[in-house]
Amino acid sequence: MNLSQLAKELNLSISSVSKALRDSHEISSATKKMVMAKAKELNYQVNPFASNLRKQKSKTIALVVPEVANDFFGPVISGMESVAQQKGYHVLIYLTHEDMQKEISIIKLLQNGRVDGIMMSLSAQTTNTGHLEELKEMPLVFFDRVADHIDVPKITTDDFNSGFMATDHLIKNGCKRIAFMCISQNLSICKKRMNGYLEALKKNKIERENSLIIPCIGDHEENKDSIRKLLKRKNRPDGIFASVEKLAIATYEICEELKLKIPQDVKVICFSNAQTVALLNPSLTTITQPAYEMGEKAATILFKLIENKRDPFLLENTILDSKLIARDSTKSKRKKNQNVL
Amino acid sequence: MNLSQLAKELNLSISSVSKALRDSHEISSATKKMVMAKAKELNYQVNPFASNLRKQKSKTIALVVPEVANDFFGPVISGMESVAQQKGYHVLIYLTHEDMQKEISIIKLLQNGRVDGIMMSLSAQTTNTGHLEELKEMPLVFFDRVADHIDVPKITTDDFNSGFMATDHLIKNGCKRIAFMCISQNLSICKKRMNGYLEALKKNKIERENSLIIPCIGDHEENKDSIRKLLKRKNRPDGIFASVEKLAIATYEICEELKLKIPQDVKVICFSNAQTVALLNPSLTTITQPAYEMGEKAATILFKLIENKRDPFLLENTILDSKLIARDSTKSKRKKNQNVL
DNA sequence: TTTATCTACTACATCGTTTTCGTGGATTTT
DNA sequence: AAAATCCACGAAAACGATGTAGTAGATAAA
Repeated sequence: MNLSQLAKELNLSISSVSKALRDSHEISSATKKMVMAKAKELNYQVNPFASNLRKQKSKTIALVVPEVANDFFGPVISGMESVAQQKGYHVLIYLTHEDMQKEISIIKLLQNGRVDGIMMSLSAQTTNTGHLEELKEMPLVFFDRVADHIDVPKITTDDFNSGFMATDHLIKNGCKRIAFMCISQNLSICKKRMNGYLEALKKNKIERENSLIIPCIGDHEENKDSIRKLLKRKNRPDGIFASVEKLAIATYEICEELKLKIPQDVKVICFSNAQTVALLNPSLTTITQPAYEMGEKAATILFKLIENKRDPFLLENTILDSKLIARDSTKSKRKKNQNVL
Repeated sequence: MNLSQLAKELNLSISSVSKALRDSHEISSATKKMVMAKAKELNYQVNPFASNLRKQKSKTIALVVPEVANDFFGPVISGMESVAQQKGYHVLIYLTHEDMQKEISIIKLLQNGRVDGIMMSLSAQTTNTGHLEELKEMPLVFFDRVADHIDVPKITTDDFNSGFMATDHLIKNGCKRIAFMCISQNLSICKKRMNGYLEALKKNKIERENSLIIPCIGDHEENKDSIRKLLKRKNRPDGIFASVEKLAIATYEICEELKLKIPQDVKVICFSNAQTVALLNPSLTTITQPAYEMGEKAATILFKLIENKRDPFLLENTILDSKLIARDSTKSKRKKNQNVL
């Protein structure tokens, strides 16, 4: 069922039917009613490709994320999809699986007009961003894992401050030697979190120790190996600041293996959005990011960008607050239970 | 940059260029090389809408899921996306948020040829399936939450058997009064899991008790209320079989609140794919579904269906095995640690 | 020599919408 | 009454790619 068949049924021209369906003022309201009724009756649906081709718009956006089996990206996607659904947009999803080559080929794919805009979070292995700089005309927003030097809207949490808070929290609970674990050397979030960590050390007059900064860029077993080595050292750390959930899980596993008690022997804090952290043994102190809101915000800004490309205030970065939720994995002997800061 | 501009640059006709790019035998290899080179040089990309319109194919599939902030659907999506990426397909994602009305409107949206096929998992609130029966011509596969009476390929795990195993496991560990909690009265997975539960009771000569079958179809707080009431009864259950992770979490929370010990006072088993279940306090016995494989399988079958609609063997249902992983939440006094069954 | 077959290309219709530019008739303005 | 404006609609040209149906020119078969 297309416009021309519908027009024939109605004894009208194609253009009149088209206009009637889009509620044009050129068509009398009587005719509009007839057309609408017939269209409903025959279940007419606009052909999206013809329409997209003609209008040079797709009402579709792309979401490019490293992975989705993850308690952070899940709610982010949910937030984005809600906004998109409400705005009548469609969402194409692409996973980079943390692989820069995949990221590059996905971005190439998106340069042919298939989408009106892109929301993305960088892969951990992305070391240069030439592929993104070529997207000059394409509305683009970054969320969470951003490329700082690319001049597009960015939605992040305050990673520096979160890193500072987390480290400071460990120190306040008695830690003297704190290890920092991160999944990438390239990601801005990692750098910022680390700078927050370093700043907290400095403020508390603790000397930086490079051997306590552990890159965990391998698979789960490799990361466990790094952590095992770390915790088997003679002067092992008494606090661990993991920047992603899976590293905290690995830490718990290694502590069990080495019969180290959390928090007595090692305290652990971690960025995480999992629902189960409060039920872990011991419950895990986390920095929790407003994931759903981040998704909503990113989508909202992208749509503004699509609809009104040159609005300069859009380029301001949006920084959302994370929460430190203290639980048992960082509890010191003297302190009682703590709550949300 | 489109075909006609490219043709002008090359002093060739549009059709020759088009054919050259698609490696047609009508074009000499010398010409093909020229065209390819020029296309690369000028960064020519096929306009997907023109192409889709002409070919009446979109190389795009839709994924319709209840939610994504979830340890099951995350890996499923990952599996699907991998297969799609490899096959050169695009994936549109739509969330129903467990809402039948949203599901209906999403399906309506997809009837205009935007996608070549649909993979879906029903919303928990979907009570009738008229909207899906209208999809007669559209390649469709169900995964996990299927509509049994619709004659399309279905990829599931063996829910009856899983329900049986879970219940039998509880009984073998000493439970006499086992509650069954499910998120929907409609979903086939719930019915099958419940039938497995009932069959295990029968086999072990335990009488069915309807007050132990608890529908948990509300939000988190409502579900917690139901569980609280359940566990406050004089003759409370000594075993709980939760069919989704969030119900197990709610159970843990209520047990803590009521000072009930797991597994001494109540044993808990649950369907879950979370990475953290082994670290919970106590570690949670789970039935774990092969989520990633399910996604891969569903996508693979959908592509076969798209490419070769009338292959009858495709209609056979695919049933994957789940694993029961025994942990501390179901441990009986006499038994030692148990392992994968 | 005539006819058939290839080869390597081109012209053009088509996919289904959207939108610009008309147009004939009615209504209003001068 | 002539001119201007409006109203409600239609014709046709895009949008860009694809594929059918040709067509010259060259080679092969009859």
